[in-house]
Amino acid sequence: MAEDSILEIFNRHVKRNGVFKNRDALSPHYIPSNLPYREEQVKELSETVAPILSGRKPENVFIYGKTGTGKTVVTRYVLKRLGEFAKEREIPVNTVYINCRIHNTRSSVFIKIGRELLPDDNFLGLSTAYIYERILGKVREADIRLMVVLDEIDKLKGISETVYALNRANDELEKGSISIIGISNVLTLKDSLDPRTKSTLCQREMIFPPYNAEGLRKILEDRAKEGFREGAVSDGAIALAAAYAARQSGDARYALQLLLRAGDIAEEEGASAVTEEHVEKAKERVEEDIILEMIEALPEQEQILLLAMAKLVLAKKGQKTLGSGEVVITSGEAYEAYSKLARELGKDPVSDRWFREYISELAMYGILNVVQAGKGFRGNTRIIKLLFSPVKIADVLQRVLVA
DNA sequence: CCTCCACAGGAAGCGCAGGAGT
DNA sequence: ACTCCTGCGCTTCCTGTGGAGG
Repeated sequence: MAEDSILEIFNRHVKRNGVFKNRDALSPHYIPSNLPYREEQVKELSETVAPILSGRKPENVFIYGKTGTGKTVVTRYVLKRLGEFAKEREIPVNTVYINCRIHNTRSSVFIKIGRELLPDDNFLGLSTAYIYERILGKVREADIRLMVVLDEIDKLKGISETVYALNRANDELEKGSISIIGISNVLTLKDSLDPRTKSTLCQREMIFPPYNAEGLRKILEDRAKEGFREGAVSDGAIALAAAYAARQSGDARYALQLLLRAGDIAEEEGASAVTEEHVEKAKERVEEDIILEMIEALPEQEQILLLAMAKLVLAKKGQKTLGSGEVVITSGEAYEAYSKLARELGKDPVSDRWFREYISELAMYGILNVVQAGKGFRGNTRIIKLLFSPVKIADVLQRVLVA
């Protein structure tokens, strides 16, 4: 790496004459000031939660729709507005947003609520029942109307117990209330709930349809206005990103990511505006992002396997000073590397038989490629290839597995 | 040509967690 | 609250395959 190229990178960031004005506006966590093509849903959810302002307990809501249909952003938007409204008029409304992928047990949900309501208390190591009582005590004492959002509720272990406990609180409270908003993209979740939980959680239901290309375009236009500098993104680029995302089952998150990455690429190239070409290039990077995200969510053993593979590929590449590229890894070598790494990490490696099952699974996901070795190798030996940059895979997994 | 090797993948069984039934 | 059952992740054991090496 030449000194000059480093300077060039740093300089680009100093100049800050890039295409972005506010890059965060393209992030999936950003809550925009208006939500095109979701006016109906905003209205319906507002109607549902509004009774809280006159002291009545809102119905519980169950929201579902595919990824990138605006479930989370609509919910956060409405609750944000609700909170602001209530604060101005000094109505004791509290909202707690919980992502169940992170807080995936009943106790961790309660701890999260407890922390929100009683920020000075330390809830670690206390029993769930105690935390529950503390929450109830606070709600009663301050006459709080609490709204709990359980996002990705399908990831929550013990949905029934959690929902039941939160809902039961209302019977024990003479003042204050607790309502639940459940969000999921698993369409079959409702059927797998027991009838009691189902009727509690689904007092009201909302379905979010996917966006069409037109809707996606409007979303991107709005966000581009906030996120990019004036004229730094062409109409063609937006239309193309919208079209790709529409094909991706109307996923707005995908559309935004595409535009964000296109912007990154434009800045890297020192371009003054984002073009269709940038979007084209961004597609690959976004797909890579998605794969890396998926790898992060994989079971630990499969992550160890992939990390071992990535390290092996890198080691072999370094060793092979002579060109000819082609790094070949047989399943035997892979298993050896994997079991060694697993032991280093203090984990028991699985048997070679099960290792082969992992390999086929990862091949099915499209992360690995497996082919018959043929000449030069014995019997049915297969050679395994990583389909993605070993550097990036190693990078991500090193971080995940150490923690 | 025969044996060995290095692996693929089927079959059976085991321990465990979670749900159904009582 | 208890047993019973079932599915899942995994190990153990096994047979099959096809080139390597004598």
